Amino acid sequence: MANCLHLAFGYVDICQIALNNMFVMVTAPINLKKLSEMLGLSQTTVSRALNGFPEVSEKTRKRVQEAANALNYRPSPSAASLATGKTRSIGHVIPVSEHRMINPHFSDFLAGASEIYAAAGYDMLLRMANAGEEEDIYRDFASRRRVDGVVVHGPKTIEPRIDLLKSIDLPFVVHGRSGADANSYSWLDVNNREAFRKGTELLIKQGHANIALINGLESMNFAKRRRAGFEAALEANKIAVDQRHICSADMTETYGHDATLAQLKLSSPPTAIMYASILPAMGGIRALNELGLQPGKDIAIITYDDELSFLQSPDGTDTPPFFTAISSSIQAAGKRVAEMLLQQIDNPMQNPINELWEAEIVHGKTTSSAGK
Amino acid sequence: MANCLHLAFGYVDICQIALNNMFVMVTAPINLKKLSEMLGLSQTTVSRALNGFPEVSEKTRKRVQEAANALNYRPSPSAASLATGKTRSIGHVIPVSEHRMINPHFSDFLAGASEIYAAAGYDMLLRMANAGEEEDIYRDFASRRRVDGVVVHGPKTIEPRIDLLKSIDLPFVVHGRSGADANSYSWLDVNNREAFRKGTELLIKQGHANIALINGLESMNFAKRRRAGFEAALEANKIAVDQRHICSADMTETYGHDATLAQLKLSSPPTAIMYASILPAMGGIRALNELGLQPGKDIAIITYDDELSFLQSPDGTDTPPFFTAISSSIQAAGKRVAEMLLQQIDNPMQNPINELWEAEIVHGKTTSSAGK
DNA sequence: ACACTTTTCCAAAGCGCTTTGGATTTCTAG
DNA sequence: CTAGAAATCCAAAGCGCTTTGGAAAAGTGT
Repeated sequence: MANCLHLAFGYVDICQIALNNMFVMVTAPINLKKLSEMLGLSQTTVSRALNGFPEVSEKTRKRVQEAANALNYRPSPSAASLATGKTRSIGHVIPVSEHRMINPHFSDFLAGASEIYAAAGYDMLLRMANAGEEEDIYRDFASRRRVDGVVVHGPKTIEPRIDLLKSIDLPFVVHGRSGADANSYSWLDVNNREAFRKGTELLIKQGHANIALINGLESMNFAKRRRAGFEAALEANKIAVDQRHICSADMTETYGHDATLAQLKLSSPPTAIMYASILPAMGGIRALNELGLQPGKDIAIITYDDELSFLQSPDGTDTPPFFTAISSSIQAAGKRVAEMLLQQIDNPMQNPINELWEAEIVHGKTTSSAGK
Repeated sequence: MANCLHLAFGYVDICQIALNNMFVMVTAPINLKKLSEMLGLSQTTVSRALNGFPEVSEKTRKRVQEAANALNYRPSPSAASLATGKTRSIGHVIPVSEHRMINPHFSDFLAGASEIYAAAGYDMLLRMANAGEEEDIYRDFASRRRVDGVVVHGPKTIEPRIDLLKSIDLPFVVHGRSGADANSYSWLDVNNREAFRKGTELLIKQGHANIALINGLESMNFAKRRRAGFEAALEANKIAVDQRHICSADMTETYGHDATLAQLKLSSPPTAIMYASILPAMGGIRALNELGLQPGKDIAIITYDDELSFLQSPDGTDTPPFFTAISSSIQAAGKRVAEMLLQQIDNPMQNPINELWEAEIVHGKTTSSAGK
């Protein structure tokens, strides 16, 4: 390897060992001290060269970087963290709902976020939290100085975590939002109210007057907003809201199935149903089939769609989507939230960022094409 | 708070501030030095008291612990890590397949693992890796000494990661297994071959002779074993294996749908189908419905089931399962793998642990009850 | 040649913990 | 009462990095 030639004298042997991929077994891991000794420079200079400080000439910087690469030197994160007070890692606390259910959309969100962290040299710390544990975990993160910031997932309608994080001064970004003073912190949310208003409006335009809403858990802020949008559309069209046609629970496939059956057994069954997620919507389809009803013909279906990766068509396939959906990419949301958080960590004095994304309607086979 | 009374003299004020939950805003975070000064003990003694060393009397240990609690003292992980060389964190590298798809079963696996780590005082580090990136990430973890061990997810039929981890001496446990010398490292796997043999056998007993297998990606070790079990059952019953009835891809809902349609359009359509995961199975059901076929009557369906939380019935609900499935809890697997890894980290000289779990057949509505 | 600025580099202090190698005190037995 | 053992505690070194406050070397204009 050409790099070896640039190294200081007398260390070619170690370098050669490194070339055989054997050096980990032979030598202790290389550290700043050794590296600087080999280069005949001080630790200060090597550290500065590697961290891009201006006080070191380009010539030496290059020499240092090549040596560091050749020897596979990586600064110890614990040591760096101890010295700087920064951990270069971000905490994600994923809520596990009462029935030990983990919403699968988190994995896609995390995939998006992870990409940003990796590019910025940050690590991602994950904790699953049972109901009520979240606050303790944030407190733990803070008092151990374990992370530089956290992402708040699944804000409830009343969300003590936000106040807690403000008070312990730990940078955070909320995926979703909660509370009246939502401009006092950074968040990224989908315009759930408008999304469900639009979707309901579409169904009404197609002639439906008896529409059910199979919603998520209404202790969650997003679910409450979705119901509000749903009801607003009905009211705007002078359709009375019938609470028997609204239900709310963890968004599982089974829930969608059972709730759909229940709806269709009512004395005045709905002619259209809105689902809060594609999973209950799939359960709904299963229920329809059991009853011999055909979605898009006998009954209209619209679902909110997070564009979960395991429910997508493979690339290149151009088959039209099955569900008519109100859609927004959760992976993209993960990316953006991560960016916002890193930005806020770099510049703590900046004003909070609020982003409200509009979901898009995608026409599929589960609604008639009228009014499209 | 009574604890305050046990503290050394002159610090009651700080203690009272702590009681108001205000101390974070007033004082710098407490560290060993301050804590030991307050107690009138050396740092050594306080550290030992907190870490359960025998050289300190129970009386002082108690005094120290109470003070630490009252002041919400947590040792800095970076400092501890620097001093001990241990990070008390575990890395998980989740593969993202070519089409940017993340298998949703990972979130349940991680939920299981996270519980174990939390109980043991470990943190979980997560990275999503595009195809081919995994090895670099492990190398990065190792050279930065970022984690004490890693879990290997989704081993391929040929798995360079295992050799890599052995050579860089980073403790690991594989979820699944790969390679000929599988007893040279720790793994936990489901007996996929036997599971699919059993499932296929059941279908054959029910009179099916033309069975399709809608498998996962066969570059993955588990998928290859499943096919082997499937073929073994056919051969044992003198049924020729027809490659046209076997297909393989990322386990998405859409894949299940499309592959099922394709199977049923063949000149000799199968009378039973085995699915590698509940997601493609759901897609399959959707396809059957489009064709007006009823699962369990017109065609038999068996699927492998990871018991994903978002596809489970809510607690207490006693509705019989929809799918006839070969089932094993992935959340339980996550727990056990985490336990095995921590055990191995604590005791590096112990022999590798290998656990092969048998999946259970659960009878649902998608097969006839004959042969049950 | 000089005095000045700019560039390039360094010694040493510290981040907060663990751990080694005693020192001191208390307990036990003769 | 005293020597030895046991229990209890401590000072200081060190983990690997960043960063402060210069010092030395190189460049610049007169």
